[in-house]
Amino acid sequence: MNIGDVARETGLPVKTIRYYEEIGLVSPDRSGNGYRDFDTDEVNRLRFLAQARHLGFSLEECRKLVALYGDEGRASRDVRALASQHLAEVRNRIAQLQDLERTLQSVISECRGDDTPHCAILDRLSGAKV
Amino acid sequence: MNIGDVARETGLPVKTIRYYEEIGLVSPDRSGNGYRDFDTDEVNRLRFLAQARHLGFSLEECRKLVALYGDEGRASRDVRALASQHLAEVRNRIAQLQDLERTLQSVISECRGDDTPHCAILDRLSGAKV
DNA sequence: CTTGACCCTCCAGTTACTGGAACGCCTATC
DNA sequence: GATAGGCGTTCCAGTAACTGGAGGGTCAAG
Repeated sequence: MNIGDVARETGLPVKTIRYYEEIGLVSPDRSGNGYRDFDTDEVNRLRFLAQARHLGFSLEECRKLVALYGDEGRASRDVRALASQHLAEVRNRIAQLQDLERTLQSVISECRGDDTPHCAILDRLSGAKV
Repeated sequence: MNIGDVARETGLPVKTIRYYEEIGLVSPDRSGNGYRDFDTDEVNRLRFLAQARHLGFSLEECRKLVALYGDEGRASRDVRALASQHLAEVRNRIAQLQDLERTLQSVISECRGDDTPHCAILDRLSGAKV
């Protein structure tokens, strides 16, 4: 299977697939003309990667997940641990962003937003006392 | 004022301050020995930048904010527009992450997490029907 | 035999820094 | 005056995960 077909199959851009090969996440064969030739296993691997990325796993986490995926002797505990850690990071990030949201909301609400130069947002950014 | 003192004053790392100079966000004088010499205005500018970054504005947004900060004839409307757009992006990002959180939570809850190899997380990633 | 859609490699750019090497300057102490 | 440390300087490389583009080869159809 050529790379363009694989891209259509997996939803991954051609460039991304080539990049994944470059960093060793997939290793397609080559046909006589030098074109990459993906077999079913490689395509499944890429599908798996696309899903994992979609769930926000980093490429390094994806690398571990792919390894577990291919390891028949794995313990599901290890997969769960990885995913749980990722979930914890996502929750942290959400909490941070919610803090940010509140602060922004408050700062914006103080600004008149008209054509005069005085602006509470700039005041806050410059460290002026409220 | 030397760069180290400015770093202590603003909370920004020395490297970051040099980087901000490189991309034209500040332009300190130089003293005879080649050291950067920051006056009060430049230090305030950096304090402003630190605050804006803390609120999650990108450096390009910061550049605009600094310009508005220094423009006596600005309209607070413009500042507010920038901040509102940023807030909208933050809210979008939160919504995305919350989606992610739900999905991860659901997928993790299906995994036994013991020492057997069968794992619902891997099943989901490989696109197996549930 | 040419056209257009593929494919290839290599290089540069993105964001916002961070680390390190290799070097100069300044002050204090011996 | 030599030396040690703690400053400062520049320049280069690396991070994450691609993305865009140049310059070129391949293949099937008409």
